[in-house]
Amino acid sequence: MPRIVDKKEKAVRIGSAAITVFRRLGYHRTRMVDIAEAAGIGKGTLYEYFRNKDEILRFEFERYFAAFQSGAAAAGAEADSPGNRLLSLVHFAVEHVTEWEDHCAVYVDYFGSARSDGEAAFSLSNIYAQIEDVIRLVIDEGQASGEIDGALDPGATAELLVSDFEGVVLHGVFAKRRRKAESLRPTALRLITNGIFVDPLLDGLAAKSEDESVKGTR
Amino acid sequence: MPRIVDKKEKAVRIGSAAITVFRRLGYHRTRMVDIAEAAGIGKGTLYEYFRNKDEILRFEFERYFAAFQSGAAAAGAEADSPGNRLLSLVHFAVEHVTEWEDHCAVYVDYFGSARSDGEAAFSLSNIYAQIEDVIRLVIDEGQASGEIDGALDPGATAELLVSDFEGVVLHGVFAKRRRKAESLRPTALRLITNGIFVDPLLDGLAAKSEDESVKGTR
Amino acid sequence: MPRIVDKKEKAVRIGSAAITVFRRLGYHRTRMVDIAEAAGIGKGTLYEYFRNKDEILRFEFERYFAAFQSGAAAAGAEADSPGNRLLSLVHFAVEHVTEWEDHCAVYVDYFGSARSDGEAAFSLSNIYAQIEDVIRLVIDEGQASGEIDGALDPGATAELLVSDFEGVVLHGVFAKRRRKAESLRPTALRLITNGIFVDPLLDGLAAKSEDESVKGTR
Amino acid sequence: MPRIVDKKEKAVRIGSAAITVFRRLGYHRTRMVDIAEAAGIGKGTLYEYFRNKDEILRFEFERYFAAFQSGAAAAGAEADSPGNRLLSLVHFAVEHVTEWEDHCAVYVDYFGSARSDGEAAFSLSNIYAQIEDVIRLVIDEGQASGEIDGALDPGATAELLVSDFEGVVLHGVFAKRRRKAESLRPTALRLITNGIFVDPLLDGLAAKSEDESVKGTR
DNA sequence: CATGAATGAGGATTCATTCAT
DNA sequence: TATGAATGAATCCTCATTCAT
Repeated sequence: MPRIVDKKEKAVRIGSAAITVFRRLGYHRTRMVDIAEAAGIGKGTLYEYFRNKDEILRFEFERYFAAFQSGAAAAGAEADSPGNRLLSLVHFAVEHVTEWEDHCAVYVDYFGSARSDGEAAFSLSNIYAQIEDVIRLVIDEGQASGEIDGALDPGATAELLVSDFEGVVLHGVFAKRRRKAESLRPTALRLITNGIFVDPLLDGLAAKSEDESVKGTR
Repeated sequence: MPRIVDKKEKAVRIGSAAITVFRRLGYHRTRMVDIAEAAGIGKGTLYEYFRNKDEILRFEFERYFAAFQSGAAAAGAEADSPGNRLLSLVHFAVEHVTEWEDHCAVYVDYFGSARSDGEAAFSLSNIYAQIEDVIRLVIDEGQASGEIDGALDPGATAELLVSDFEGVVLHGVFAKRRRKAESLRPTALRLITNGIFVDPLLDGLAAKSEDESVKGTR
Repeated sequence: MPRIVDKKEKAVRIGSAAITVFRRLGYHRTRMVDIAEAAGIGKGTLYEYFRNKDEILRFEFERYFAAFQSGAAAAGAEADSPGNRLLSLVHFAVEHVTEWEDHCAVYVDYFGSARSDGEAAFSLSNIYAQIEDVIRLVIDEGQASGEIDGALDPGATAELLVSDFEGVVLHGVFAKRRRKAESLRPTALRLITNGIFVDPLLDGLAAKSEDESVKGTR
Repeated sequence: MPRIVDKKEKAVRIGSAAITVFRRLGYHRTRMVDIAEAAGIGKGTLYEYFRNKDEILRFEFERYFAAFQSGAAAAGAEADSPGNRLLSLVHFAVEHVTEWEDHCAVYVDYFGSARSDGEAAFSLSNIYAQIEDVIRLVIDEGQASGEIDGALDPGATAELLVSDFEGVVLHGVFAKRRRKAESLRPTALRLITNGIFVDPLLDGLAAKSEDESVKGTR
């Protein structure tokens, strides 16, 4: 009888190694040998566990996504008010992204360009859409309970929050961030809760922006 | 003499065509033939105008960056107060990104993975660092003039604003955006200026978050 | 303007070279480099003319088949009686096979094992079926005119004639033939026309064979 | 001692399974795993019984050949006259081929392309040469006894008979035969014994054919 | 003995780049 | 200057064979 191997466990080990290399070299520039070497196995062995390069990424994406889903559910469940739920979700997101940082960077690389096979379940679109839907519900509730500014459009706000979050994540990928992510947190929270300006000069500003945009659109 | 002009003009034509294809297929999946076809020229002719594939992108990036710089300068100049300068810059950024949408998407793809040749001038890091510096100065001025919340860390706020902006841009790349970018603007402004919550419950929340994060860090 | 090349003509040159190599090494053992070298071109150039190895063989098979069809049509047309038409076709077949000897050998190799993609037009089955149909018609006519033994089953006879012919061809592939193909011709004709035995002891023999076969089937 | 018997018996079981797969997929397209699966054993176990893929085929070929030789000897022995011996051999050949059909098909595939290692004992050439020699002797005797047309060249006739036989066999491989092999037998015998034409118009036809061939050779 | 996990040699194919015309 | 024919380096993937258990 040959050596017994936990196939799933080894696939995870290979997948993790692959993500590390993807992060360093970029998905396209990574050769199968690079992955094999990083995983400490032979080139051919890779194919015992994955059909091809894409399959490796897909496998890891599923692990990442599953972890996100269960984590988000837990985060949502433990809060006692809509406002706190929102903050709790933001917290979880930050932690998740910190823990899976290499993954996030790799997905930017991978999903950055249009995929030919628009497989719905396998894309960042999908994950972001889900998050947005959750956030939007929380905002709805927060507005009903009076915690959240009723003047905000819930859908747009949800999209913006997710986008913002995404931006913070990606910023770490593109721009070598100068500050620790943690050190951004207080400022982030104050921005989200209070806004940037001391006085709500909003109406005037908004009006100005409308004029501009009219001009801008030609 | 007129030859030179022609050369430059044709290079731009080829470069634009290339960006379009990059956007559609992704940088790595795009073949030189694809670019040649899109530009309506022969494969060999490409090499009369560019040394190689990378060079094409580099050329376009420079055009993109130059447009950004001059535009940002103009936007900054026309405002009368720090607060308005900030909003004016945000406005310009949104318009620029709208106009150069394909470019932005392509750069996500291209710079998404670490470049081996860390050529400083040729990266999103660079452009973002510059923007951050400008924003930071404006915030400093705004806090001095009392328009902007003095409790905010200027550096962190600048980084967050740029990140947020980046997020909105990229969100359009990854997640098929469900809303028009324009329709997001009023909400975005209100969020930036007022924050999400009705009452500044900040301190309690921030405290909570600190506790959490302590727990979270283990 | 680059060198102008007659694509079709060069494809034929490459195809011919390929057939030569296939004959020598066998289809499966032949590497693309072998073909390229035989054709005096670079490995990559092959792919300017053919999508893959299979495509090369397919291309040559079509040339071979087309030549066969037009030749057979001409051979059939020039004869004045069914009997002569039969002999004329046999003649043509022998000549064709002599001229395209390498091709024949290669097709035995290639079609010898079941093809997964049962593409009708691309198989020896197809060509043999066509020949059989032609032969069968000639035999029908020959029996009607009294030239050919009316006791023979036309379909079976056609199949046997084609099989026999095929056998002679293949014999040259498997068994290094000891005799020149030409030297076989008189004997072949005498066999076809007269049979092997002096007296038509047929009935007795046939009877015996029936008994045997009954025994044989158990 | 009993071990040895087991070994041989299991090798036969594996070999048979291999032939079945070879027939279905072709020798080259068949992977060792395919054989192992078909034999219901592990991949590694194959190598306990055979050194490599080639060895499996070689082993089966030897079984096939041995069966042919002993069968042919028996068939030749039981006949009472040269003519009957000839027919008896033909009978045996047909039965043998029917029984070993998969083998025959596989050998066409395998020997179809020239083998690099011209190992004499391991080729269809060899087996066919032996058969031809036997047939030739029988024809010699048949001509001496007056049963067989003395005008036929014994060597050429033997080669043609073997070729014909081969053709009938192979026809079943290449062209999906439309008729049962059994149903061909009466026609085959009549053709061999009587020829195709009613009248022995041989001389005229042969003459014509000579002319043609002269023309044909240029 | 039996097995299947591991492996790397080998081969098909792609594509950026060169260069003759 | 413009072109596309030619090319081989580079890479993915397959599969016969080995070998630890």
